[in-house]
Amino acid sequence: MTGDSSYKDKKVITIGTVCELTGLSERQIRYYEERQLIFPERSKGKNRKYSFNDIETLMKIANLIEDGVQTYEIRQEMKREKQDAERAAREEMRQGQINARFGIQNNTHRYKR
Amino acid sequence: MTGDSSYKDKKVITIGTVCELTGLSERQIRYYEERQLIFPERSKGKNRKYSFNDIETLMKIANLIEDGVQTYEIRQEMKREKQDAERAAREEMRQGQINARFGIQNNTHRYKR
DNA sequence: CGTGTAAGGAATTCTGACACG
DNA sequence: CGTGTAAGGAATTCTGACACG
Repeated sequence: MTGDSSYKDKKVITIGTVCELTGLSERQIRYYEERQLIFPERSKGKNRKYSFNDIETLMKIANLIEDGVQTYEIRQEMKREKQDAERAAREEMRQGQINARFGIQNNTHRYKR
Repeated sequence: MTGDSSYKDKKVITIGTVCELTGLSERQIRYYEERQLIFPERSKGKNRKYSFNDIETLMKIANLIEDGVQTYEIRQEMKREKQDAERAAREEMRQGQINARFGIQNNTHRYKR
């Protein structure tokens, strides 16, 4: 529930395919990387690899740019979102530990008195 | 429920990446295509594009080949599986139509008498 | 600031074929 | 039958830079 781990995050798509999927030019995609909005991986041959998640991010970026939002602002916004997500993750984790102790007790550690 | 439509079936991965993901050689992957075991799409430049689903199929194929199963037999088996799936889909569809008529009735079409 | 483009090189992929077994 | 390989070409991708605005 907290981490797809599935296909969505696997960096396997080359830039040409990303162009087709997003309608953006290579130049644009590379520029958004330069501005720290996306973070493709690199294969041996130095080729960029993107995930489906990256593609979704790119579509959002494209919309914002069209609306006149600057890359710097987009970056700030994304940073904020990431922090919120982390906060939520930490909170969930904390709840999980509380449940482990009180909620879903396991009977194996009872003192025999 | 009957058709992911999601990332798993999108043909976006180039053969080099498929090699990395499956551990197979380009030669092997192309040969399995020649034997009609997988069906990549082609991009403008004639480059093959595979889906995550194709990759899973390739892993299964690799195992079977290792076990000495011939491509022809694998093909027969896959054909059979596909037909089973289609049969199941038809059956589900039929049930859906029955439900539409009797199960989940909508009240909008009552005669006023 | 965001994007287009020409430039030259490097890595990727393609096809058809010969080889072994 | 399944796979490796050398061959030559075509398409892809990369980087750094100049340009416009």
